[in-house]
Amino acid sequence: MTQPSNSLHIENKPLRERVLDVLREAIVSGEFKPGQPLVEMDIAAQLGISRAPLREALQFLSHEGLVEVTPYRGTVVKPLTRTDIEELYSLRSVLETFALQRIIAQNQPENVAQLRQCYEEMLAAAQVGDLKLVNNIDRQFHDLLIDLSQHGLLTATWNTVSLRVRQVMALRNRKNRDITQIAYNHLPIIEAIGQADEPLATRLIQEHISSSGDLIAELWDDVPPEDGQS
Amino acid sequence: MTQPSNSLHIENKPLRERVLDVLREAIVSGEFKPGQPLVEMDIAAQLGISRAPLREALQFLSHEGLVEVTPYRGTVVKPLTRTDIEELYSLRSVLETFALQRIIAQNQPENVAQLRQCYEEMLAAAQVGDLKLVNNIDRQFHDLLIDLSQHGLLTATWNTVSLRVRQVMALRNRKNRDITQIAYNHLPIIEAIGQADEPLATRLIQEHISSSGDLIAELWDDVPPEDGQS
DNA sequence: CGATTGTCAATTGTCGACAATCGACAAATT
DNA sequence: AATTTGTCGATTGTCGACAATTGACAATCG
Repeated sequence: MTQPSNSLHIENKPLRERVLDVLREAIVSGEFKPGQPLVEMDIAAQLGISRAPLREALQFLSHEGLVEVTPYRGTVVKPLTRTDIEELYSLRSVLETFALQRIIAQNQPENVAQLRQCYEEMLAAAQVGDLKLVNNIDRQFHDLLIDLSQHGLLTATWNTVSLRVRQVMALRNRKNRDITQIAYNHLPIIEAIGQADEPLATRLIQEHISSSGDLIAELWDDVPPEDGQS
Repeated sequence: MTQPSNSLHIENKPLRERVLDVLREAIVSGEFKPGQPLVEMDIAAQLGISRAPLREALQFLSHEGLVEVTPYRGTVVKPLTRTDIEELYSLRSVLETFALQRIIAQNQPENVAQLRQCYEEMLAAAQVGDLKLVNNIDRQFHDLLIDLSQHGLLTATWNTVSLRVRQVMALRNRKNRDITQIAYNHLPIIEAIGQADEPLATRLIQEHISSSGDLIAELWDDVPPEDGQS
């Protein structure tokens, strides 16, 4: 996340990590649907690798909560229940609130500037109507919030939560109302941080997150996509 | 954690999980010191198994933050810096506060009763002077707090944090002051929950945790045990 | 002598093959 | 016919061997 961007560097990650990236992206993007079984032999053949690194990647994914491994039974993409989503967003709210409080405590104008710049980009994208870009920047915004908190363990925890949030957002049928409104919603939070008004910032971020979380959870069909067999 | 305790059940976990338990216990108990390298061949030979399940167990541990895997370089027990400890306890405080708020929101007397019972046992152990037992029950108390919050994702997050807390407690030279005082400290928290006094309970739990965290962090020698090579 | 380059041992990464386990279905027994 | 028992195919779990990569040290060159 804080790559020094040293130019001239070829990727030589172990196979398991590249496999991990591919599978994670497939799940988080919704390409692999919740409940879908992941048969090791098939995937290994499909990727043209052996099962060893694949298995290690699957272990990783199970720790990230994206898949469920049942010994001797197999691996499936973890089903997403409504309760899961509620838990996801409630914990997310807690983590972001914590990050926000730390940022305010640091009281560094540079931080606010970064957040504000992120906001500007989001607004610009919204005004052009680029929904996908808005969502990406929105994600960047919240990642940045965590990153600025300077808390490694929080960041690590956030990363696993964030993945599943992405998955949820990829799977729901986007009820995207006013796109620019999405961007506008972030401004008060930034301002509250800038004024070091912790109670206000806390209230705003919690409303911001839980409102979107509730919206998604309410509309969630449990067990929505019976996989294409039946 | 919520085992139905069906009698008559032989353990048939995959090898990797048994290995995982063994290694985790070794690290968390302080038997494996931070920074200590974990050479796959050696450990596999020592356990009389092949490297495949061992590697999968090591992957697990790296996700739990107990070891650090560097590709092609090897695995070491993750060093514990003072910053790590501060982060650990601050996040712990956040998580427990969240759990506590949820418990209060549930408003079920049964929960308070369970906590109180846990407290009674701790007090009894303290009065007998059984430090080890007090620590175990203390851990149970905080696990129970999380468990009662009825939040699966929180519980999962807690478990990884909790492991490292155990590790820290195993590694420090116990400055155990008044043992009974440790037990007494928990009572006000329980009472605050019983009276649904959220602000008070929140304040108490945060003081409870951060005080012990600060105490440990202050006394922490960074890079303490140069392994016996020099 | 300092810096660069080549070589090597140690360790991890990957593979293919074999063993163990599970659920489901068939067969047998009452 | 219902229940138990046996068998089977599919899939995961484990193993041992081989390939790839790293850092350290030695050899070479200026």
